[in-house]
Amino acid sequence: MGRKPCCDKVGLKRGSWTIQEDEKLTNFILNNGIKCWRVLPKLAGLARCGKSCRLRWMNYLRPDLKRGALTEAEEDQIIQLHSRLGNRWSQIAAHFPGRTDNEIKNHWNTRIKKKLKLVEQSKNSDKHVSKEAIDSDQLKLADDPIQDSNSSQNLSKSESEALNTDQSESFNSTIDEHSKQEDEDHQHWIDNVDYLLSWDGYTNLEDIFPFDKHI
DNA sequence: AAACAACGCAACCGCGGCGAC
DNA sequence: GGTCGCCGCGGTTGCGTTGTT
Repeated sequence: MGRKPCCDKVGLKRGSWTIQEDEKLTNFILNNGIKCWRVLPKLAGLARCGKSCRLRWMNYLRPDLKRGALTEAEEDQIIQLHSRLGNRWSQIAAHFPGRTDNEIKNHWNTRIKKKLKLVEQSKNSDKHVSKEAIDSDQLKLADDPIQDSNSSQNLSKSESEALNTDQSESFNSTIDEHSKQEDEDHQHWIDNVDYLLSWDGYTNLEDIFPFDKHI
């Protein structure tokens, strides 16, 4: 049936993007918008596959991207959202204008995950320690900006389970009820965000972003 | 100063959903 | 209705940078 393959990858460049490629892609999208990623690189004069172009634009070149490290508040919010949404990075990223799913995913995998691991390790090594001790001092990490967010309520389901095996059932059920209500409220919010961030919004970029064409 | 390890980010890969044919 | 391709997503890898010995 009748569609052309996405890209045969023959003669296509891979690896890091050059400044010239970035300029070509940015200028093309700003002048023409995004209609079809498959044909875009050809029209823009790039020896890349559409997938690669899309990734570069979404994660690096988009003018509305927020640069710089994530703030503590953002980190806290990521942990909370992850506890509800799991590894749905695109949905989590939708709550952070200017942040990409890749950025958040990387942040989670490189930093937050590590902190949670440390929490779990400290828990395993101190199994004999009382629950009170775990809830207070044992969970605190040195220089940890998100220590307040490391409570079981803010961890993913599996992580919460791992951390809470020693804790009471009633405690968990209270959390479940609470987060159930939050889930409903949140889903409504997410639905609206998804609508606002639909691809139609990117086809007329110049109408949305007030920036110069020569980035 | 060199070698090695750890870290963090950018990019790639493979899969699933959805729509076109 | 079935097949195929595009798009988007999440997992993973590669590599440059930074820190440590």
